[in-house]
Amino acid sequence: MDIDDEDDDWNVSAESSDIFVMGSSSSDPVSKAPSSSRVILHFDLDCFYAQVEMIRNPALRNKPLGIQQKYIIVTCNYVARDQGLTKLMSVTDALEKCPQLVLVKGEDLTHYREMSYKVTELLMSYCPLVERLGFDENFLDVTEMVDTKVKQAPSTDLTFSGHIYNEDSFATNASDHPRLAMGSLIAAELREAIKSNLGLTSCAGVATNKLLAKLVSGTFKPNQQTTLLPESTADIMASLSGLRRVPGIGHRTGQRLKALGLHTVRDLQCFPPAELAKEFGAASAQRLQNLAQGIDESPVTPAGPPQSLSDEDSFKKISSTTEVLKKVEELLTSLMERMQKDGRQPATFRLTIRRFSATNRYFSRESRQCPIPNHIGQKITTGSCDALAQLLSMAMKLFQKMIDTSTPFHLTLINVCFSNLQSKSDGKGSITSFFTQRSPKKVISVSQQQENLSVKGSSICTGSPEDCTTFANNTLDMRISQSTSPIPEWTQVPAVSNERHRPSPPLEPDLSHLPPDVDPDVFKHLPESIQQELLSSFQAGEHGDRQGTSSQSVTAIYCNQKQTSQLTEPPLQQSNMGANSAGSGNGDDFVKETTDQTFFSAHRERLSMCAEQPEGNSRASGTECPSNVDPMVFSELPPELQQELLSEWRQQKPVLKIPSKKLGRTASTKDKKAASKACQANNLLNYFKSN
DNA sequence: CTGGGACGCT
DNA sequence: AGCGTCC
Repeated sequence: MDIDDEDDDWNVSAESSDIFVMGSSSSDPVSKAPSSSRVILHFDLDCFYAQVEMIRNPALRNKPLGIQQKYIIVTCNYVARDQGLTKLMSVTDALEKCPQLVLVKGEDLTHYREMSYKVTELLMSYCPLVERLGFDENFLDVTEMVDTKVKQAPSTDLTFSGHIYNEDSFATNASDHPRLAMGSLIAAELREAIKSNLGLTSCAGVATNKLLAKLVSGTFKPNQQTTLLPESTADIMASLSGLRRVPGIGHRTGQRLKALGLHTVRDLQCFPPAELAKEFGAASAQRLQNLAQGIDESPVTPAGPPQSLSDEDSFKKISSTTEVLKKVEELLTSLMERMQKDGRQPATFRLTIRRFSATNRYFSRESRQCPIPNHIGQKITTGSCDALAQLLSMAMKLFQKMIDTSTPFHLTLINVCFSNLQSKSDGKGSITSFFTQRSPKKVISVSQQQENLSVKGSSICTGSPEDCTTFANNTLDMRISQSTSPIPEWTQVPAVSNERHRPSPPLEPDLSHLPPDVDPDVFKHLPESIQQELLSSFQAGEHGDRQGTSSQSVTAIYCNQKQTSQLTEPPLQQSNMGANSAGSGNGDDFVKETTDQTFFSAHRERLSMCAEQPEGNSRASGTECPSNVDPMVFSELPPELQQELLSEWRQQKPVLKIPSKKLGRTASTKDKKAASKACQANNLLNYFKSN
């Protein structure tokens, strides 16, 4: 009953501030002047990953297509859905239902992320109040725009675009809901803009809050839109099959509600608030019952740049320090590149793991984080080459806080994350500093789109210069004018950081006791305990103690050229046509050398040069360092870890001489995958080759 | 044979 | 730091 206490963050932001509505002063704390309701749009891209892949390879358009991450089809196109495929279906089941299914790997999110931000950016060019939800959904608060347009247009001209929820059950007249009608026209315009500019179809929902807009957007799919009139609110809430279908009620909350005997939306609506509060607390209880009634006052929070960047991988089993080191380096390499493109400087680093647990399927993750010293953070931003080794050292310290490496462990996931991101322009990272003027070009220039979207010579090419003009001059005239359009820094092509200073080469420590292919410069930066572990396990390995093949994948990645090429397939020959787009603009000598190599070997060379070491081959180096570990990385490691690495390296070395069939198969597969993944970070075009 | 993120709350 | 939520 007494739903409105004073917890009204109600008329925050755009709605009441400087609009003409009611002319009520926002400083008036008492007047609850029920200003006209908001108009919220929700956009949902159709089978987003699949659409991106079909743009990248139009030949996939008419085939059943599934996007595969590990063993799961995360999404599929509508050709595949016609054959009974659904989201989050196992690959096995999917192929059973649809043997002709074409699978594209989707574990690398680069292309999806880029396209996702293009969509958000496009929407923001019309209306600044855009909130992202995942990669394929956006909320817009178009209240202000709607009120402006409605004032201008004679209401008799107004008509709805798209569907109206429960349209048949009553006579609808646009003049009864001019603002929602206008919202539907804006939604249609924006969907068309997304289609012609980016080649993506989408659904949209139009309603008075985020919850309802999201719920209604999915009622007609794909490529359609629906408006929910306020009088249908109860209907759409009642139509939900269960409480889990209410956005905001997730797995865990759903379970707790079920434990209270609540299954349907109506159950929750009718449940005594006091009882509910005993379970969830007053605030959450209130929120839940509001949701059940379709009430959601949460504001559309403008999308900023991401507050963190992370990279993770899941796997069956990782149980050795060496594998951890290798995996973390792999993840960090990719993450640092993204961080560099972003331009901001991370102040916090976090390592997250997931332990294998037979009992608990809903495994929890554990993490440890630490501040990133400023000088290291700067190295990340400038792409300096020894940042990796130092971050790796930090990562292994954090790792040891969670895992006792002297006893067996079994990890199934590793995640690395940069957060606390500081803008370069001002250290405080204020929001305003994030929006800068862009080039005199269109917000999204057609040429730029074609550049980004036409891969393998096939452009979606639905956007023509006329399209842009059309948008700018569209009848609704919604688009923010070019000259004043604020474009977030994070959507811009990163400026080439013209750092011409090569970091001073680290001093060479006495590392004669190290495994042959571990980079001393890396090793010496690692926590001492890790160094010890590596060294000790190295020694253990020398005594002939061999323990399986845990380090094979490490070898596969690092021993690119000489050693392992006899055992595994030759390293992938990647033609890095446009290699090194970032950071190579000034023709630095040592960067130029990387143009025709796989990323890892290139990267390795850079590291080696920084350390002023002879080039890559493990044997060439005077210091012992496992051939499966970058020497510079190795040198930064703590002695413990160095010892363990040495040990494992020693153990696996004899194994390599006797290639098991497993090695022959898996290693080459992993090799390809790793090389491909590494390369694609350097050159997006390479991604296609592996498919 | 359950992915890879990102966010908010506590 | 952990949990929950969304996609």
